[in-house]
Amino acid sequence: MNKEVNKTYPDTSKSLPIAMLRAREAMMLSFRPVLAKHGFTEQQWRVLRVLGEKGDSDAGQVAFDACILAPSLSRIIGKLEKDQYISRFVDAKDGRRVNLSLTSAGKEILNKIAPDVELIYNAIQKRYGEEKLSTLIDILVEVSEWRGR
Amino acid sequence: MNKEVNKTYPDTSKSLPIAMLRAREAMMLSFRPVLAKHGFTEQQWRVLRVLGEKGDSDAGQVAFDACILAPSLSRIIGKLEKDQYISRFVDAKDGRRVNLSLTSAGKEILNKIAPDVELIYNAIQKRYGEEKLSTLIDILVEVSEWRGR
DNA sequence: TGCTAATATTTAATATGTTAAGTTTTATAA
DNA sequence: TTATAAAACTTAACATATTAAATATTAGCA
Repeated sequence: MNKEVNKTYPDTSKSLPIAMLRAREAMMLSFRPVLAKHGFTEQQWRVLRVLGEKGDSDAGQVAFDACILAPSLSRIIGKLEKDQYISRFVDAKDGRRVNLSLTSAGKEILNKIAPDVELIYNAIQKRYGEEKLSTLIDILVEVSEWRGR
Repeated sequence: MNKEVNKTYPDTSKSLPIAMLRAREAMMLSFRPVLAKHGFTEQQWRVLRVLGEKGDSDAGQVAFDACILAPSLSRIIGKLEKDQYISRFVDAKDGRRVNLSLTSAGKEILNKIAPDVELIYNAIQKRYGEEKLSTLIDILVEVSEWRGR
């Protein structure tokens, strides 16, 4: 009952942002329960993973790597620090910077959860094929460089 | 100072969920200011667009189309209704369902903003090429069907 | 050196995401 | 028909997203 309008606006099924949201959501439906079982949110997990992968980093770097905005990261690391998974200390050479580091408890939980996460990755890869997924990631990385008109 | 750990966990740069997040974020950095200029958030805009595209729909359908969870949608339509961009009424045949409809003010604002959004889409398409982007969307749609493990 | 701009992070305020629980209405089966 | 389950929303509670403003520190330059 609005047929004229249908042609007037872009078809959301062709909207890149929505398509990425949908695809991401489909995957997270598998990942989230695994993380939740251990009491972590998706974002908290990203922070732990990034620190495990890159080692000690300042907050800005972690924010970039985990794709989390600074204000969100501030709260997240506040909680992770309270729960003793990471430690936070001001940089000696630059008092503005805050360095983050996994505690041994942080490394332990990372080791404990990572295999479960891997299982899901592997299932996805088996389902869609390594080639298709790496094509996907390649294009995504390219598009990530978009910096506006 | 954590080199051993570096090889132990998957490289986040190869993580599909993070790659999608990054790519999406790169685009939204262009889109958001346009929407903000008119006082809309990304999600509010998705609701308006979906209603413009599909015409009157019940809340569940809009939630699916706009990729927004029901509890979030409840709040969003509450605000859009208060601001008179949509109207909400209980379905006559099924008292559980809530039907949503764009008001004339909603249609107007949609017509006003859509061209600005289109400009950005076009710039992205020009930059990366239609073919690459449609490949991207195709794979994303495929992955969106993941319901697995 | 001293002033001002730029950085890195945090705080604040509002909006949305996520899960669980609550409400109302409809569908089903004994 | 009626008790019960299922469906569609809404509410609640806590976590994150987004933008703007505040803090603290460093960098640059007159």
